[in-house]
Amino acid sequence: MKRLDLAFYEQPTLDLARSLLGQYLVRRHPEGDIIAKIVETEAYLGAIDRAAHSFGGRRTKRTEVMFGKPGHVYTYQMHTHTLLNVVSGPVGTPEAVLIRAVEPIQGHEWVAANRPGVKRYDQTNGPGKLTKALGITMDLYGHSFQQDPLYIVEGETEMVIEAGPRIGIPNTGEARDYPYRFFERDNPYVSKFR
DNA sequence: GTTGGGATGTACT
DNA sequence: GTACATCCCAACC
Repeated sequence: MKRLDLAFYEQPTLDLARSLLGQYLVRRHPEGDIIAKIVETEAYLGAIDRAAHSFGGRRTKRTEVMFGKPGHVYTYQMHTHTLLNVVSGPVGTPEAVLIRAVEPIQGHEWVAANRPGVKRYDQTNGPGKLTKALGITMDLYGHSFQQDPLYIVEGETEMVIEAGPRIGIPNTGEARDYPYRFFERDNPYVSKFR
């Protein structure tokens, strides 16, 4: 399996959000890797996007990695959960793609171990759920998506993609309705609401 | 040093 | 449908 190269991550953010669908996220695990297909993403267009953490060029310890090179990990904490993003845009342009849902392809036993008592489709059909299922924590903040223990390889490209408004960002003016959410049609691992 | 808020998930009624 | 867990971190003393 071929790891995605830098040129892939250098695409415009909306293109990257679409292109990431179908690719395989690989999480190294001591007893066998977890491989999961990306089936839902959301684009956050940095300085011009009121819904983005980096809106207005806001540069803090939390958003710092978004200002760096594309293809790196932006993790942040949401209440009791960690959310996983792919940094995009050139250096100085704080954009990112949130990974909202994945479909486990390999390593189901380790996914199940990380999500005890949770039924199959509920294991990874949400941004906080998938990070728990794959054992992704704040430790990976700033990590490269081209290296162990978390990287992305070429997966599937033949899929039907739909777009719609992003989830969970009320009170952000017209940015609330931008169709920056992308997902694979009819995939049962896509988070359901709206 | 302290306060408050959030790109969520789960349990409960 | 509502409640709340419990964490990073920004903003302000």
